[in-house]
Amino acid sequence: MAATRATLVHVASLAGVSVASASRALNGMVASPETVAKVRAAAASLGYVPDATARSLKLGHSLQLAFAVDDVGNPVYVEMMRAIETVVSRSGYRLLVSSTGAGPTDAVDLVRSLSRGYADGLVISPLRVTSELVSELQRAAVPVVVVGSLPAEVRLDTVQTNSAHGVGLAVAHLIETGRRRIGFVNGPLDTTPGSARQRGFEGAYAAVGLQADVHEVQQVAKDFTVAAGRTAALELLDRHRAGSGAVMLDAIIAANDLLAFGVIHAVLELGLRVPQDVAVVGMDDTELASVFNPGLTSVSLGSAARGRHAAELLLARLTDPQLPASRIVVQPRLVVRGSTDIAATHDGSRR
Amino acid sequence: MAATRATLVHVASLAGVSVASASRALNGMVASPETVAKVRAAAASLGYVPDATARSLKLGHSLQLAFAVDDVGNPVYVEMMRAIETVVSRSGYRLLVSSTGAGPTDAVDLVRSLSRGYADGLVISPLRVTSELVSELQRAAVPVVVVGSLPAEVRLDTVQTNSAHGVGLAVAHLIETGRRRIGFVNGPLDTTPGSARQRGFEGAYAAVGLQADVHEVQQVAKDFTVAAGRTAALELLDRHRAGSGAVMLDAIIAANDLLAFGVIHAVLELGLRVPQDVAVVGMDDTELASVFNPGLTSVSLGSAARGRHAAELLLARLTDPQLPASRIVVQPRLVVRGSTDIAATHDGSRR
DNA sequence: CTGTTAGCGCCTTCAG
DNA sequence: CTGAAGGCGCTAACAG
Repeated sequence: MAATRATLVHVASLAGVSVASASRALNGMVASPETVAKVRAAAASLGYVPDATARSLKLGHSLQLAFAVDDVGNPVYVEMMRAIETVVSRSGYRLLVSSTGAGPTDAVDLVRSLSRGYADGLVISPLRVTSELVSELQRAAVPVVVVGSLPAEVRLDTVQTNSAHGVGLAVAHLIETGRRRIGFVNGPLDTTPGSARQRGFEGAYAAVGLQADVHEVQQVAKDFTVAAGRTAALELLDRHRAGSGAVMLDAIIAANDLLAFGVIHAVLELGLRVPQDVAVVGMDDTELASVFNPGLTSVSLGSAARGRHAAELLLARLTDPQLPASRIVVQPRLVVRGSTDIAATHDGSRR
Repeated sequence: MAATRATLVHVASLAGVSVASASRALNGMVASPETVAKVRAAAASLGYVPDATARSLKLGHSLQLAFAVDDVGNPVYVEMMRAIETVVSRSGYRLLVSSTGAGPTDAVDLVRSLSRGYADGLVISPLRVTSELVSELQRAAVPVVVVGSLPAEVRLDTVQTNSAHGVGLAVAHLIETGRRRIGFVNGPLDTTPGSARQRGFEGAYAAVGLQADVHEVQQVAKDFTVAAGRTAALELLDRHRAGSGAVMLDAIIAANDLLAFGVIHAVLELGLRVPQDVAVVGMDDTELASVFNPGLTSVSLGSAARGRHAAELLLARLTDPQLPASRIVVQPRLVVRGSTDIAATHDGSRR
């Protein structure tokens, strides 16, 4: 219908007032009741929608915040996003989510364009932290909070978790429950989580004094997805098949829950049982972990808590840009379910 | 560093040229090599980032498109989003995702603010279609494509699926495999998918001439989540317990995969087997369906295809606003896995 | 090739 | 309480 979108000028002229009065009437500033009525009527009949671009150019802010993530397909980011949304919406901000897909150039690109005008602030959780990305984040025209690790010298608000320690919790749990031949399916090593978890695994492996060559029991998946987890697990298990010289694994730790689901699938495909033949531990403790069959033992990295902290940090900096950069660390926590403990199947509710 | 963000005027004056030249140099328009060099250097030393707001106010477009969903937590929307992203990024657009369900942000509200300035176009997949939303969509200042059903008289580009027929496929499959006491766990009936699937279920139920009262075998979950599916299934199965007068169910159809995962969880909790005691069918055929244990038989509603079509429709309308409104229908397709067919467990059914 | 000028649509002093 | 005018930062005509 509206062949040409109506502007405030049109509304004002149709209402027979000046644009200033129209603006005031629409925004609830001082104006006589009859002016308000006329302007409202004119706006309605024209289907007037204020131009957000012009508005924020004038006002200097957009009341929008952005959350940039490499893979929205990962439930962990959904949980984080929900937490962020909850916090920022309380302060009147709208949250925009932007998936940068893969590739560090995309993230840089995104930060550059998003960081001036479209959003008043940014929470970013990058899989890969390149020096280019870091310098882009530092020069961003709006406040940025990073969820994840950054080089120590970078002075930016960050929220992180100790995922290396998280892997340690998983190893300790498996050792306690009698496993000794523990494999590890990781995500790409050039990602921040991938490298941290590798450090954690190798550290824990050495600490408990396991026999096998630590490199023999690791397998790197091509990304952090279910399909990649399945493929990696099949390769890893194949290397450890009876008769291949290496010992069969009795447990596998996956770098996140999606990989773990793929791992379980692979184990079952091979006709092995979980947890009796191979125990499996995931990381992130996403919602599906408790519903999967068997329930997935997982290391919670507090994704909701990290999201909440990140949002609060961003809001704080928005109100006071002079604040010193802060770093919040959320500690991991192990949640035991059926994939490592047969008695825990179905949360013990089986009768 | 940049206490006060640099603007083009600053860059120009530092480079000793006019703002026009600075703009041209930065945007790759005609300019002498030395001007380009001076401007580039000035911009770099000032950490200049162009203001996207001003830019799009001037240009009249933002090169951004938006995708609005009620629940990003649902994997079906993630698949849709990926498909949309793939298409629009090829045309140089960036995709912004906005979740309207998580917070108090209303879909109407979102459309209003997003539809003018922040994005050049919008793909929306609303769970509930109110008349207010429809009129808002019609008056939106930018092209809108709706994924889902709309009142017939509304002239808007839409992409939909025949989910009622999809439920029919599920019922037919269960009948074929010998089930006769089929239950249905639906989502809220005031949602578009909920009402369509209910129609589909009742129609199919009548068509195959099942005995029981169709209302007796239905249960409405409070939303489309795993937890709600579990709760609803427990209630439904409780009503059909041996000795309660009603017959025990031998199959349950869930209105989407998340509900189905909850249903399976509930069935197993009760000590029943899937599919031997109770077969379960989901809808959407999300990625996790093939990995779940047992594999989830699911009705594919072509979410990726719908996303792709929606994006293409939007791009087409962007280049030619005069196009007549089109309606694309994607047909459902049944994918059989272990949750209804014991022989299909862990076979090659994963794509 | 470069500088000057005129807005994009809106909000907000500043007079009346 | 209202109208006129200036300008947010940028780009696209126009002259030079």
